[in-house]
Amino acid sequence: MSVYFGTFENKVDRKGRVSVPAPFRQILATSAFQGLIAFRYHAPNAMEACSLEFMERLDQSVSDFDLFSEAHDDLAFNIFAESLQLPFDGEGRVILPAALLEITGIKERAAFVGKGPTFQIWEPAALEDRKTEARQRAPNLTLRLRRDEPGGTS
Amino acid sequence: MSVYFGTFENKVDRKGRVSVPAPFRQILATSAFQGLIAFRYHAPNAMEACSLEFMERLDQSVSDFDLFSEAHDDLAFNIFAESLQLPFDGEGRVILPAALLEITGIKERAAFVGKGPTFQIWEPAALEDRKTEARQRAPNLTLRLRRDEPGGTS
DNA sequence: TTGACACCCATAAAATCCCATGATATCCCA
DNA sequence: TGGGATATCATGGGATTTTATGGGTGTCAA
Repeated sequence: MSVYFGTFENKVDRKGRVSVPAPFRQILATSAFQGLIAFRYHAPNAMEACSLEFMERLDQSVSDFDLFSEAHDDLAFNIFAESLQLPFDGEGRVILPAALLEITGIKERAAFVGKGPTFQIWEPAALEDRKTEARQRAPNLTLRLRRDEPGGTS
Repeated sequence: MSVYFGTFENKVDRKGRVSVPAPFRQILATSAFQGLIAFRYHAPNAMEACSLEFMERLDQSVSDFDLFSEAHDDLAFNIFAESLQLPFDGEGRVILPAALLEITGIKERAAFVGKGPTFQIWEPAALEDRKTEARQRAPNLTLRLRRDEPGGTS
């Protein structure tokens, strides 16, 4: 069981801590590092999150690009240079560093959204906007799914 | 046997629990995760349900797209972000989260309807309307069915 | 000496476990 | 084949645990 599902919204307390949703914690519990890695990717105002092990897999994929190529350089900057290692406290919370707050715009509440092999951390209102956007493009996407899953769901 | 059949209507108790119909549970019992995954699909006021493994198959289809590509991102948002992981209790019940109640309009009773590889969860009256609609379109559908099942069992 | 942070404990709400019940359905054996 | 014995199922509710959240305290380092 290693797929991140669903959306959870939790409060950021005055110390800057948030509970990572229990289902996500259970997946991360199998990792050697008790915590999560947050990094920036396509979304301009969200951070991607995963286990340390997934990060290592990403590293290997990145290495498939020629070292010192522009693509490699860009990927390395995007993924590794600004990544954050956030350890759990005893209750499964993490402290959201200033850099993460700034990127996401998170103030009072943080939304965690499962995306399969990873999940993301958003400011709740911004996430809603993104979801609406994704939903509007849904019709094309479901067509592709049907092709991939002939015994599909309809 | 892995095909979901028939319609079952069960009560939602005051804790928000419903029994998943025993025949459906027997199919889900082969899954590693004891419970079901509910997600939104075409029907605007129903939720699709399946096993974790079925969901992982979807995940693999998604993974065929480049990780972090726009298409992958949209798919992940539509499929995983809004999906719910509902574990069974010892008696084979699940609690229906607020999000599911809102989407389906379920209050007192929930209807489970088998649809082959998956099943759906409806508010009983809404399901009746949908069935009536389907019945009106039946003549065209039976033609197709005969072609697919020449020596059919009916 | 003042934050920042790890570690500890407290609490209310919610989820989960556990046991009980009546109603069907299924089995089994005379 | 009939009918009592036995399982299964949907449902209910109390007890226990988990979860999200809040806050205190000691430590270490600038």
